Amino acid sequence: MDPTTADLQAFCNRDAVSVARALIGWDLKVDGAGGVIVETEAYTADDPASHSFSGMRKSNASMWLAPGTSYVYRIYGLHFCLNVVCAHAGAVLIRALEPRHGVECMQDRRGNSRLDAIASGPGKLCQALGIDLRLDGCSLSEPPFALSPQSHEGQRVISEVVSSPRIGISRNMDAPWRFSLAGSRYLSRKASFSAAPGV
DNA sequence: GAGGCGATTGGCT
DNA sequence: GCCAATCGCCTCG
Repeated sequence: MDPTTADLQAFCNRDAVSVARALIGWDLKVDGAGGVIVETEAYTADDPASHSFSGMRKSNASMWLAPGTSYVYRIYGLHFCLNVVCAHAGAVLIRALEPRHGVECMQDRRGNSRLDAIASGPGKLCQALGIDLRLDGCSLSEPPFALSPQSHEGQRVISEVVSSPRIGISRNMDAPWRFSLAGSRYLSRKASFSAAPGV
């Protein structure tokens, strides 16, 4: 069962670090294509690496919308990244998915890339799911988005969520706010260490 | 108004 | 491992 908008808003209305850890194992779809979230990163408003750190701009205004809203931005002029808005202008970057739904469609968009490379990185993930700036500032609990905890499916052992430093940033580089599903083949990179404070 | 750079990716050495 | 692609926005003058 998919959470209502109110449910999702309540779930996301916490600090981004908690939400980033909790989203591992959730199912994300855009127009029916998607899969299980296996890698996230947290960005809080008092974090120098966060886009919200230096205040609201036209391009990051979605970070101040309701928790559970999408924040999509363009990076390096050519790729897009998808975030989930959390409390207090925090956000969770969705970095990698394990493909489950609409795999052929995602492969088409990605140029028939290998299964474990369809969405193994924030830019690849957006390309595979057809996400661009038109989907900035939308509710993640309403079409075309669908975001829900993976119900049953039997075996999804919440085996191990591990944390490590975030990737690609130049400020606050030590904060271990990248979360990933231990041992997944679908990550953008292997976790560099397995310590997961608070997990 | 010019210059620099980024929460990335893919191709080449 | 190194580097180009590509562009909106920030910083400085």
